[in-house]
Amino acid sequence: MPVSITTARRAREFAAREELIIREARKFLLERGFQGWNMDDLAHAVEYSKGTLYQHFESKEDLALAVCTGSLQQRADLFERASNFNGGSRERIRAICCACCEFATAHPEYFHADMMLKSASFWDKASSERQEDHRFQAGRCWRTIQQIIIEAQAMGDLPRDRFKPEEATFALVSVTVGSHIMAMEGDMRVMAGITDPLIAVRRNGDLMCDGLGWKPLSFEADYTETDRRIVREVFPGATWLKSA
Amino acid sequence: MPVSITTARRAREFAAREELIIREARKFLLERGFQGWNMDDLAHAVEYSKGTLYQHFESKEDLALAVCTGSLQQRADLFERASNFNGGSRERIRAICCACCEFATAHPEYFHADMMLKSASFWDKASSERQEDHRFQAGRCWRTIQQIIIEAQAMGDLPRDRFKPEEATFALVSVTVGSHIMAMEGDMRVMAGITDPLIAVRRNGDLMCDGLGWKPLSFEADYTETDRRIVREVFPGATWLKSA
DNA sequence: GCCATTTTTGACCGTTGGTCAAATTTGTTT
DNA sequence: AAACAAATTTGACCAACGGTCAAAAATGGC
Repeated sequence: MPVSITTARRAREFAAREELIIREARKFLLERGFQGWNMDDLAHAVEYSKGTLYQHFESKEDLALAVCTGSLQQRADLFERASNFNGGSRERIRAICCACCEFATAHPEYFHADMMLKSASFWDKASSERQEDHRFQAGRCWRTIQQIIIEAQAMGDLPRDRFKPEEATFALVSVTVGSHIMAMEGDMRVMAGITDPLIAVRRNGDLMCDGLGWKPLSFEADYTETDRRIVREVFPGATWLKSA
Repeated sequence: MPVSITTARRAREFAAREELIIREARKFLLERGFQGWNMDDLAHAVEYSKGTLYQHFESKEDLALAVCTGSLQQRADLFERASNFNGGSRERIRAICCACCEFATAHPEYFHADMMLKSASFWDKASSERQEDHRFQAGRCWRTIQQIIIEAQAMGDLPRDRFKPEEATFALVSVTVGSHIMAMEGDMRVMAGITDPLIAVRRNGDLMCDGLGWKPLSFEADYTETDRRIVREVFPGATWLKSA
């Protein structure tokens, strides 16, 4: 069969099926963890044969990476939306912290899976295309924060002489990721006496911003109203903003 | 054979062999990741049969958890040593950050493995005794930081009215863990333009302490000399303190 | 040297990630 | 509509590996 008008339709169907597989695999990964399901189960669930799965993904790890990258893309999307919040630089970075809450709600186990994939034996089994995709989405998250920081420094909300923008970005990324991981850990919540893990995530972001000297400092201002605005304008339907 | 004088010796030999297995498994885990080796390889490496391995560990995951808990115990040991550093509260918390550097040097891949183990399908395959061990060591790390914070608040180095001690502990734990993870990630280092990841780990700890309002603030003091003292008195032979 | 008990062993089993030749479907030509 | 060729799908099959357990070996008391 030579190139024909059906080619485009075929490509569309192929892409749709790939979506379906990823969607179903995400459910499995979430509910049962990487070891808790096998490719035969998944083939049955999506109603295709195992061989067909392997036309899309070169290994189980490759598929898991695709699932993770999908989540990471959503994270980047949330970050970019948050970044467009109409407010001061400190309010915009607060919106990023809210995006982290939104993400943690939708993908509580994301970092567990991500860390697993990045350990040597997993990462190497994924295709280089999907590795590249993952790097790209990680880059989007990074740049969104970096941009806000550069603008904050330009506006004078954030000191310029104490650190380079990359250092501040690195600090914020570290604390947001670390907080997500810690907040989702049952034992940690018990020790920390945390009732609402997502409040703690935003709190940690605040503290780091304070440490960077990002004006106005959190204990000099009240962000309750800002939070309500962020939810209303950027994340309507969010469930993580407790108390009216 | 009734209870005899050989019992104690047997127990000692058993424990020694368990150490050997864990030591060898740690090498494998570090070099090849969880999927990169099998129980037959390991049996060969320790010069015992596979059946003998399963007298010590009820599954491969159980063994991996034992390896991780061993690392975590070392982390707790480092924390406790750091906590005894002879200095002000802020210097002692700096010593904890140095302990994190020491730990990151000795166990660069620790959190990758730890996250993997905590995902459902892995954790459930480990014995409850080893799960308990892991929780215990995590608790030691937590309490060490918590204690310094309580003392800092008592001494007036750290505000009492802005947060509860657990909140501060949670913030510091989050940032140290997050920084370790981020600092060990190749792509992240490239984006952040980080030449020495461990300097960034300490820097992030500093920024969080500043955010908590922990006196004396990092940009009001120079901790270069403190670092040198910490290395000399607590971590002799440390390789992560660059520049004289 | 013999026996009872404990300990060690590795052949064996079931599961599962991954492959590929055969079967099926699709689309074009006559 | 029949025949044909290209593309796609399939699931039986294979090898690798985690885990088991009956048999073998080692131990220690008599």
